[in-house]
Amino acid sequence: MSEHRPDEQQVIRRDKLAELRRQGVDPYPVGFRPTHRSDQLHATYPELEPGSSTGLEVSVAGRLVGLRDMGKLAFGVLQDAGGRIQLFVDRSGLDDLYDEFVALDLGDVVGVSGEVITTRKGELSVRVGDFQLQAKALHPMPEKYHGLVDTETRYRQRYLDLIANEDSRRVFDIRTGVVRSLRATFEERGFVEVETPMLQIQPGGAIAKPFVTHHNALDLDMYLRIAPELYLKRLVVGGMDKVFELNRNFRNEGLSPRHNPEFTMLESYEAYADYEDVMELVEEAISQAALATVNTTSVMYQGRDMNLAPPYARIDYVGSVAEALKEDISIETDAERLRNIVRALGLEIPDGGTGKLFESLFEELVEPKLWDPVFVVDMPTEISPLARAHRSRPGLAERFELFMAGREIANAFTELNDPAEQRARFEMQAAARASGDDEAHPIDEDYLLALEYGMPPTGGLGIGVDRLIMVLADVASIRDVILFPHLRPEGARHEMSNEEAD
RNA sequence: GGGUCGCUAGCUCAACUGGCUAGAGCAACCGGCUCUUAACCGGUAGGUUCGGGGUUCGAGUCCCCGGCGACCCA
Repeated sequence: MSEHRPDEQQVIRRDKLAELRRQGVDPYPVGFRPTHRSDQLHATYPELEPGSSTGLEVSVAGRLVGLRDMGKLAFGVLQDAGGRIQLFVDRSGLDDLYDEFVALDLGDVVGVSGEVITTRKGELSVRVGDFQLQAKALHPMPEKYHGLVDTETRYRQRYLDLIANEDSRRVFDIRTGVVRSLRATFEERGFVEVETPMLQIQPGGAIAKPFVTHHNALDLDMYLRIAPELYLKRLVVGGMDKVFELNRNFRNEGLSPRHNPEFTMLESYEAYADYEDVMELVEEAISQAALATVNTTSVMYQGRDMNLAPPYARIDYVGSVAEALKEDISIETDAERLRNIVRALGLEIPDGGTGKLFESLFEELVEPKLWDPVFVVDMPTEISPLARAHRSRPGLAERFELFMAGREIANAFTELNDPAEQRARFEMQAAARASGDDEAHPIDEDYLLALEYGMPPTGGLGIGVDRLIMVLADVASIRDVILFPHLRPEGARHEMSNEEAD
């Protein structure tokens, strides 16, 4: 866009760049070494008297985001990775350097050396003794007071969002902190982090549509993984008793404020644990992530208090539906009676049995009302093809989902490790698939073979990391916690019209 | 996929029910100012009003097609 339509401001800046080069100034030099970051200076001198001199000579580097020229005195604002620091420039003793400094454009990256002082008004500043342009900015920065508001530009040119909007930097700091905290929690508990295939011959481990790609040398269609689950459990078979993976999954579904086609999931598997143990693990992982990033377990999400301190409440999956309906129903209830209830609510009747029907009812009646973290436990086996049957409740699986703010944040179960039963479950899924359910889980013979070698009883877990970050950062859209969320390409129209022209 | 809303200067926003040369702040340019911090003061320049078509004496505004985004629904 800008290449073939430079606006006036770009022309002026390109001319300035040419002029600098003509004067022998390298607008993109190397070698400047900052000694301090702005936040270190603020931390070192939290309360200096106005008009102080520290005698400390420092070098700082960053983007010039403010410049107030008073003729013989100028103030700049430098923004670096630690925040902002004022630059104080006094013409006396500088002369040419002063003129060069005030000729800088907002957005230019500069390195500055000088003494740390406070101004008469008490603002901590670096008194510019020398400076060097580090990189010339050829485009004007977003508006300095309102920042960058346009959502589309914020996502497409995230760097501008990060430069202009402190809140965006805050959100991604939280993201970094959550990921670091999650790793720490699992590592402290003796889990080892592994990486399993993202390119898979057969996608599995979740109920979702995959992306298809193609391996040229093998002339083979492959799939981007929808979950790492089946590979991680192969590792448990192999004797890696505690494993986790924290990385991207890909699901070929629509874009929404809660869905991005690639998203980050943490999955863990622990041998000789069951879903009760996993609940405790989840409570620690989430509460620790909150403490590590927002320093509290009492958070505010979208204007409403939320308590992340363990232990989290538990409700029964089927029982919560019965309670919401005030009907005497259970997993044993006749499917036709449940269909009538679903129909009476005006909902679409799902294919399948009581499990699918409860799933519809739960999503409609219970899910939206959940706010504080709550474990919803013992889900129907029909909708849990990889989970072990409950040890004492027929028709149900030892599985839970954790909900926060009406959204599923985690999904976990005691893993099904009986290869014969797993085969039977896969075959039921295959039957559903044959009758039109294209999201049903395919049969994975290679995984069954692994189970036949014997997988210890195992507690497995998946945490939707982006959604957890949304809660802790208090943002409403998943796009605000993903640095580069997927958008339609801007040029789509042109490419299509070109193809049509051919 | 459907519905609603939006797209105006580099950025943030105006422009009534269709009516004068599409305005303002920031940014930019020229000038002034030795303690500013959304600095201030004077002046100047900057527009494919998302794209295309239509209605009209006249379209940023109304209609149709398309693009992109946000939200809601599926």
